[in-house]
Formats: sequence, structure tokens, C-alpha cells
Amino acid sequence: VTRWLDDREQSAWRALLAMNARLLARLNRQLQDTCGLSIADYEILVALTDVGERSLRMGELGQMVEWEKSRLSKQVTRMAARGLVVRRDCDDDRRVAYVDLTDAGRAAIESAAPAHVALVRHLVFDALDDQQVDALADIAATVLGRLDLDQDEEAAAPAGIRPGG
Amino acid sequence: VTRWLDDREQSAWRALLAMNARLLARLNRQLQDTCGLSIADYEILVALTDVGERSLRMGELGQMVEWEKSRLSKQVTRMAARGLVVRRDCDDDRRVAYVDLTDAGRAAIESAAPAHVALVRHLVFDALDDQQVDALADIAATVLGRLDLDQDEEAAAPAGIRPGG
DNA sequence: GAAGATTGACTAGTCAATCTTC
DNA sequence: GAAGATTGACTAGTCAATCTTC
Repeated sequence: VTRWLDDREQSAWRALLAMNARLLARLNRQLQDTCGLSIADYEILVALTDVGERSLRMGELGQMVEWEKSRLSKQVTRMAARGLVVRRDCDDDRRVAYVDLTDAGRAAIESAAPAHVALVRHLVFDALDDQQVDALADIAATVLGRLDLDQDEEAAAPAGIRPGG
Repeated sequence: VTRWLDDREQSAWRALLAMNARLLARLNRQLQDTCGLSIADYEILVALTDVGERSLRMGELGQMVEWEKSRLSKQVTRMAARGLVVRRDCDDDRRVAYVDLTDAGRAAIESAAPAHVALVRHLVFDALDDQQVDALADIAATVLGRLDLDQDEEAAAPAGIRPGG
């Protein structure tokens, strides 16, 4: 006997999905139109500037953005072709590849960030009060915690019929 | 002078983005592994079952899922090839195309739904109390409202330098 | 043989151009 | 010519296979 979502849950769930989809589409369009960057480009550039160095191993970068490694590899190839980043070999361990932010890459993120942040503020934070911002952070942290737990179970369990209960 | 996000806002924002990405990835993987459906397939099937009839015009379906029309067209082509839906011409107006849910399509959504809902409940609603569910619905509705407003302005305005603030 | 990463073949999505019917 | 929808060329992402170095 399946326990379906009740009306409150269903409407919250659908609103969340709709918000996600439309918010990302809107942010992506704005970045694309104003700077020729995609959200994916932006994410990589942020990861690269976030850490003090302008340089990260593919593996580290992959952990930060949480993408499939092949997706990251291809994204970096495209960004390198556009001159936003450059690949560099590691001398200590020839298996690892570093990704360096170029000056052009830094310039791109610096010119894109203000309008992007302004839009995020306009669409999200200007519309929410402090309590809602805290609630949002709590909710997201809670769900992320569940996702982590679930992943651990999966690693431990013998590939059973989850999720049953 | 850009007004950046403060720490609270930044962490809420990043948590939201991370939750989105990981939640969708998790749900997609579960659907794919257990029924060979993607989230996109599931969304179309839900739209088609949601409305009483098992049939919708492309245009109506497009409004429900809020996708680019070419994306929808290709998705329907793929689903038709797999026998989940079928395209049908309209006699009154030969320009319009109907999409009908097939028996196989109905069977697919019916077999997929229980585990999908169970996972949504497990990851999201079991972890949140009533207050949080209401807060989430409020927040999402607020942000969706902003997105709508913004879109209307865009339609009205002469393509100015939005978003400035 | 495992770690770190890339490649190849395929599926999915986007944008502009096109086709058909009204 | 506008409404309704599809197509074609391209970019993006996924999964399994591969390559290189440890």
C-alpha cells in the first residue's frame, strides 16, 4: 500500500520542482545573454576562484562541483578551447591534471558575478525575510543530510530492493 | 557597488543549489534503475495522467511541463518510439497534434510511481515537520511569483539593461 | 591492479529555420 | 502572415571502455 503525498505535500513538492527549474533556466539565460557563460561555466569558475589559488586538480574540482568525471573533463576541454582555463601537468605525479584559471577566465567571472548576484538577490533574497532564509537553509541541509545517509547505506547494503520503507 | 550575498545568504543559496542537483540526480537514478524511465519521461507521463483524459495537445502539454517546444517534440518522439505514448492528428484543426497515453505508458507510470513517491517521502517529507513543509511551499511560491513578475516586465520593457535593481 | 583522468558512442537539450494549416 | 508543431545542426551530459602512471 503506497502512501501517496497529501495535498499539502504535493503542492510543496511541485512548487519546489517548478522553482528549481525556472530559477535555473532564468539564471542560465541571464548569464548566457550578458556574458556568454552557462551556469556550468560559472560554477567551474567559482570553484576555481573560491579556493585561494587559481588552480585545482581535476579530482578536487570534481569533488567541489559534484559532477561525473567525464562531464567535468569535457567541460574543462570546452572552457580551455575558449581560453577560460588551461590544463597543466603535474610534475610529482604524471597521472594528475591541474586546471588553472587564466586571466581571461578571471576577467569573465569578475564581469559576470555582479549581475548574477543581483539577479539571485532580486529573485530570491529580496523576496524572503530572515526567518525564511534560515528555514530554507535548514530544509536544504536536512535534505542533503538524508541524501548522504542514503548514499552510505547504499555503499554498505548488498544492493537490495531499496527504497521500500 | 555590488551588494554581495552575506554568509547566511550564501550558505542558504549554495545549500539550495546542492539540494536541487543531488535530489534530481538521485530521483533520476532511481527511476532509471528500477523502471528505465528518466525524470523527463516521468514528468510527461504524470502530466498525461494528471488530466482526466489520457490525451493532450502538444501545446497544452508544453504549458504543463514548461519546456521549449522543440524539447517536448523530441521527447514525445522518443517516448512514441518506445510505445509509451502515441501521436494523433486532430480532425478539426490539422495543425495540432495530440499525444495519447498508451496502455504501456499507463502501466509504466503506475509501476514507477510507488517507489518514486516513497523515495520523495523518504528524502524530503519524512525529514521535515509540518512547519517546514509549509515554509518550503511559501518560499517556493514567493520565488515563483518573482519569476513571473520578472517575465512580465521583460515582455513590457524595451529590452533594457535589466536586472540592475 | 588501482588511481587519475580522457575518449567514444550514444542520448538529451537548444536555437534558429522550416513546414503545414489556418 | 500567424499558429502549431517539427527538423537540423550544434552543444551538453552519460555510461562504459580505455589510456597512462603509480
